[in-house]
Amino acid sequence: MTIKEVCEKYGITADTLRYYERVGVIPAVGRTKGGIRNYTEEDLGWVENAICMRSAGVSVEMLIEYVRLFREGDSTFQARRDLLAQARAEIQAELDKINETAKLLDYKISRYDEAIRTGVLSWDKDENV
Amino acid sequence: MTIKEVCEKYGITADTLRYYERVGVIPAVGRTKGGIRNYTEEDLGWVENAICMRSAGVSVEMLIEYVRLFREGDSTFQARRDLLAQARAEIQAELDKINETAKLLDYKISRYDEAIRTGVLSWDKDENV
DNA sequence: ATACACTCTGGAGTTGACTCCAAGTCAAGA
DNA sequence: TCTTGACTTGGAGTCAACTCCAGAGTGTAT
Repeated sequence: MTIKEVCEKYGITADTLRYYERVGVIPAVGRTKGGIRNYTEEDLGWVENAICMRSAGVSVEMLIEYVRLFREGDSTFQARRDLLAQARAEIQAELDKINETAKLLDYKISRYDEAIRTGVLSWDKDENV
Repeated sequence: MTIKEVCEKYGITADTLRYYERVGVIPAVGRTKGGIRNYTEEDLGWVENAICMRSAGVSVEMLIEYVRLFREGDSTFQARRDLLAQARAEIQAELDKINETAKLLDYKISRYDEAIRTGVLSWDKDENV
C-alpha cells in the first residue's frame, strides 16, 4: 500500500506518516526497490495504533518508547506492560478532569438557558461567571 | 490577594497568570496604586474557571472569546450560551475518543498480563501490537 | 535609609507536534 | 521516450500555549 492510500484510509497527511516513522512512533516501513514506502498489514496496525493513541493525547514520546521496547524483543514485555499502564493512568486522569469540566459546562449552559427563557438576565452575586 | 498567593492557591505560575490576563483569558485584574495586581474574589472566580477549562483542553482562543462576549454585556447572552455549548460538544468528542482508547489500552494490558502470567510471550499472528 | 523579596512590562525563547518546502527520483500512461 | 504526478530526503517553518528574561519599580522589615 502506498503512502497516499494510507493517508486516504486514515485521513492523515503523508507528512505526518513520514514524521511518525522518522521519529519512531511507528517502526520503519519497507520500501520498493525504488525506495518508495510500501505499507504492509502489520505497518497499518502500527499506524492505526499511533492514530488511536495520539487522538487520546498519549504523547509521541511515549509511543516512541513503546516501539523502542518492542524492537528490543521479549525481554521488555514487563516494561511495555508498565508503559501501557502508565498511559492508561494518564488518560484516566484526563478523563476525570474533562468529566468534571463537562459537568460544570452543563450547569453553566442550563443557567444560561434558564436566564434566556425567563428573561432574567443576571446571576446571583455569589455565583461565578 | 497578590499574584504569588494566587499562584500558590492554584498551583500555577505567575507568568501564566499574567499571560492569561494579557491575552484576555481572564478580565483585567485591579491594581494597587503602585501598579501591583490585587486579585478580588471575582478575579479568583475567573482564574478558577480558566484553569478548569484549560485542564479539559478548552482552547485559550475560546476562553478569550467568552471573556470578550462577557464584557459586551447582556446582549451576548445567547452567544455566550452557544460558545459554552460548542465547548461542551468539543470536550464530549474528546471524551469519546479517550474512552475508546482507554478500552483498547485495557485490552492490551490484559493481554500482556496474561502473556506474562502464562509465560507464553507471543500474540496471535492476526493481532496487532 | 538600606536591604531584600516581590512585582512590573515588553519582548524573546521554548516545547510538542506537526507542516511545508526545495531539489531531486520514480513509475505509469500516451 | 517523454510527460506528469507521486514519491523521496533533510531541513526549515508554524502554531498554541506557555515560559523565561532584563531592567526597572514597589513595599516591608530592620
